[in-house]
Amino acid sequence: MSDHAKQSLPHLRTRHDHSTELAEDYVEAIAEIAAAHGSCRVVDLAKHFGVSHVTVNRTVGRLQNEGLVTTEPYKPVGLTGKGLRLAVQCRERHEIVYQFLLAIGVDPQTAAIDAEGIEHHVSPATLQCFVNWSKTKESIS
Amino acid sequence: MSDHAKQSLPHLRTRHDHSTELAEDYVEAIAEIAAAHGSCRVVDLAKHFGVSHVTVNRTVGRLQNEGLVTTEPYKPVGLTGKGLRLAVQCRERHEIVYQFLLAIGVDPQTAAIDAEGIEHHVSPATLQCFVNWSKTKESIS
DNA sequence: TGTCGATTGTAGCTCTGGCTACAATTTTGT
DNA sequence: ACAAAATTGTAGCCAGAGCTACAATCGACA
Repeated sequence: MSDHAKQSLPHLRTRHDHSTELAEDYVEAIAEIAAAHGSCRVVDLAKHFGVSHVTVNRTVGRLQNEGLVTTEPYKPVGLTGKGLRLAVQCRERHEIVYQFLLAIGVDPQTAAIDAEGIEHHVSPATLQCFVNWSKTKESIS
Repeated sequence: MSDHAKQSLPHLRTRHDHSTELAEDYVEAIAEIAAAHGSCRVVDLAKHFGVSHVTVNRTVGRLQNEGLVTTEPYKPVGLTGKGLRLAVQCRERHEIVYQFLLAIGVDPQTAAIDAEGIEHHVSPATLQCFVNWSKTKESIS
C-alpha cells in the first residue's frame, strides 16, 4: 500500500493514523527484541503486545506488504532497511519524549507509559522544542 | 457496554483506547458546536471530523449506549450530564496541553495540531507537571 | 398546501485488528 | 529417530470505523 494508493482510497483519515502507529510500534518492538534475543519471533511480539499470535501474524503480513519487515513461513521476523530506519527514528523520538517527561518532573514509571502514547503524535517541530528544553534543564541543574 | 462488561470481553487493549479517544473527541466537538451554533447536528459533526454523516450517526448511537450523549431521530445531538462532565474535563486538559506546548516554544499552529493528538495520552500526573511548568514559565517571563 | 432541498436514517459493502479453534511445521528431548 | 512441545499458519468469527447509495423525514418557501 504505497502513498499514492492510500490517497486514492476512500476513508484514510483516522485509519491511516492508527495503522502508522501500529507499524511504528511493531518495528520498534522488533528492533528491541532482536537486539535482546538475537532474533524476533511471532510469539515474542505476541507477548510484547499482549495479543494473540494470530493478530501478530496478520499485522506482520501487512508490514511486509508495506516493505517494513521481512518474514518467511516459520522463520523469525526481521526488518528491511526501510523498517530499520523507521525503528531507529522511532527509538530516538521515543527516547527524547521520555527524557523530556523526566526533565519536567514526571516520575519514571508514568513517563514510560505516557511516552508510549505521546510519541506518535509529536511533530518534528515540537520534538525539537523537547530537545531544547531537556538541554536547558541540564544546563540549569 | 458497561465497564465490567468490557473487562470480561476478549480483546480490550488497543480497541478500548481508540474507542475512548473517539468518545472524547466527540463530546468535545459536541460541546463546542453547541456553544457556537446553539445546537449540534449530525451534519455539523460530519463536517467537523471530515467524515460522512453515516459514520457520525453510528458513532453517536454508540455514545448514546454509553450514556454520553442524547439523541432522538431527526433531532440535534446533546450531551448527558456524564457527557458534559467528560467534555469539560477534556477541554481543560486540551487547553493545558496546548498552553504548555506554547510555553515551551512550539508555534501556535503546530501546537494546535499536536495537542489534538497528545491530549488523549497524558496522564493526570503528567498533566500536573505541564501545569507547573506553564506557571514557572509565566513567573520567569 | 405542496414541493424541493437539507438533514437524517437504513442497507450493505470494505478494511483493520481483536479472538478461538484447529492444522501444520519446527524444535527439543529422550 | 521419534514423540511431545513449542511455534507458526489457516479458517472463520466479531466489532469498530470508514464509505456509497438510497429511503425517509423535516423545514422553508412559493
